[in-house]
Amino acid sequence: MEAKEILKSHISKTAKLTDEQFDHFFSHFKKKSFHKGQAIITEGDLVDCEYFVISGCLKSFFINDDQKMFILQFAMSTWWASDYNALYNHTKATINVDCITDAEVLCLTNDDREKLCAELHSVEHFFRWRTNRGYVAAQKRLLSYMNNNVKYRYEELLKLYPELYNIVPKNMIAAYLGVSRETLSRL
Amino acid sequence: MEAKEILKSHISKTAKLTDEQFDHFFSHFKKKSFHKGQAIITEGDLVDCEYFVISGCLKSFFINDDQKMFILQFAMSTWWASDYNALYNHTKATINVDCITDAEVLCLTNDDREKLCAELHSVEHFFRWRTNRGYVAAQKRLLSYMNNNVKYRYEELLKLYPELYNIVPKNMIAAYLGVSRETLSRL
DNA sequence: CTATAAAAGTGACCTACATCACATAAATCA
DNA sequence: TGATTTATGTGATGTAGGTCACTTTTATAG
Repeated sequence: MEAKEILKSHISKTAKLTDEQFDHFFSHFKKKSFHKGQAIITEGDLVDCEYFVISGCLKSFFINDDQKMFILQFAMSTWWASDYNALYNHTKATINVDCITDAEVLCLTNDDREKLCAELHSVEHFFRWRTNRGYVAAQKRLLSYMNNNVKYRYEELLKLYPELYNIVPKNMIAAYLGVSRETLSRL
Repeated sequence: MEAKEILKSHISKTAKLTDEQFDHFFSHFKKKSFHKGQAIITEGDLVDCEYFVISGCLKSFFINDDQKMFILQFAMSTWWASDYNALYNHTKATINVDCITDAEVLCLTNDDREKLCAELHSVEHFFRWRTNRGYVAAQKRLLSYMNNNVKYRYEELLKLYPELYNIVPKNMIAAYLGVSRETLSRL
């Protein structure tokens, strides 16, 4: 399936768009390909796009003063990623996004998203729904972090996204769980 | 300022509504008053409303198997609260909402919100924007939780919401920070 | 196919925070 | 206003997970 089909199938689950409307919507996305390890957003950048993943796997992450990495999100096919704080508030990136594997993405600028949301009520509906899901997921993750130990959270993650086990190195899983790689290695 | 004014001022920061549109919007809200300690949503309930706080302070929280409380959110004037997972997915509440002080709220049902979003593009825009902000805040909180120790998070919280210090007992602040009240007491 | 780097495992020791137990102070209620 | 919760403080002790140091295994590049 190619990029256009993947996006169409993704959005049609939430918003009803005619073919013409979808074509208009799609025309604002720009396809880009990246290699494993390549940076998409680097701390300090001005962020003007969000990224819809077609293939491969991205991560969004924060690096603290001690150079320790914390992963906010893995993004596989049909997931969206960006530094949303920077994107929404037109500030410089504090979050990085890069490629865990070779990846293809569709880029959408903030301005184009806002333009499309204003033009098409269905598009606004789609983006509201998308963030609603993200918000609920973020709250669940926070609760799980406060309530459960590392072992439980690790098992929960692999149950939810078994594909990560093969694709993502353990030090990154550890950085997602907020634990040292040594502790994760000891299960 | 009364309820209608507070809501109007709140929404007008994000969405342009004519007076007629706002009146229509407002007509779907139902005002309710609660006393300190009173429950608004209890685990197991079917959740059909979200709550816009006019006055007072609510908390949304989770109780784990060991009866330990974790606070997801405090909600003061112009904040919204509910069990959004249950509300959006029509499932039973796993999150509780109750009153830290006497409180006045405006209730909006999920069905009415969806109806209003479909009727008025500006309303859909408002709710998209609201969740965007919530999502970014939730990610920041998760990052802070993973990256910073209790003392730092406590100071950060009080810097952001100094009013909580007087209104909210320390055991609840501790439950928000995900730390024992004893540890918080020792600063 | 070898050289280099990145990922992963493991022991020894450290520390932030938890838990339990009890004391004190401040609300709330009857 | 006195009685009973509810909130807060503090000591003693336990533990999950962190850090550092080193080894082994698996990728990647030249």
